Amino acid sequence: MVKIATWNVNSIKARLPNLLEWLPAARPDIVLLQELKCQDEGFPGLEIKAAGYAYLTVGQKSYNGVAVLSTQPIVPRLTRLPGGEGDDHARYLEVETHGLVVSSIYLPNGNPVASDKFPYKLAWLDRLVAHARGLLLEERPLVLGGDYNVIPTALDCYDPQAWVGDALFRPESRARFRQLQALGLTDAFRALHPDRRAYSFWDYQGGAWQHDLGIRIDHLRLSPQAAGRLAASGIDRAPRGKERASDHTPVWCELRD
DNA sequence: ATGGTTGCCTCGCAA
Repeated sequence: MVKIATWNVNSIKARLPNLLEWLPAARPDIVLLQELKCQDEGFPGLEIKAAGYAYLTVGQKSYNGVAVLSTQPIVPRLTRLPGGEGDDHARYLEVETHGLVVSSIYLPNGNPVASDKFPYKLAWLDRLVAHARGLLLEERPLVLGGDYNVIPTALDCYDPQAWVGDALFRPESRARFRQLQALGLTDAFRALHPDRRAYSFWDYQGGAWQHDLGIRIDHLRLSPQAAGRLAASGIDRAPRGKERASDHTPVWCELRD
């Protein structure tokens, strides 16, 4: 069995104690991290290695930044999502490890909708759909995981009315997200829990965590070759309740050997 | 109710 988790840590430096506490408790084989908020040289590699993980990072000063941790060696494939001329954001890392093709994705937030950030998000989603189409042709077990910054349906949101008009819930964002499903990429959480209301993000503001006012925006999408091996999936709420927590919590799945 | 909170490493921006 191989356990894969994705976690937007909202600064790897601020979250290192939480991460080092969570790794031996959750025992994931592969971890996809987002929002490192540091350059590669600032990544706490010694501590991660001491915890038993190889790692690859795509860092950026102050913003964005993604990484893959693995208990087995990691072979890099891509450090940028193809198709974005001049897009220098650190939002995509594609590797091979544990016999899987795995990507750590930090999709643009897209707010405010009236700014150029929203078309950037939609273009990024279009690029992801196009790239996924090519990846699926490899007919290999594949996991596209990360912070998609998309609320797929009303079930994934404490109050859909509160999110109408937001870039995370706009029809344009959700339509593009659904194209991944249509291509044959399975949502690892929703596939096994079709009716469950569960969230992966709670805003720092307004006591959102205390009132469970969350949204599900962190997703693991599986190719047919990976989905056929899906044994379990879930969302680990415990890290969100810790001191100095990220506003996101880990989402995970297990694939049979 | 344009508030509220967190992180970065500049005195605002992104989320």
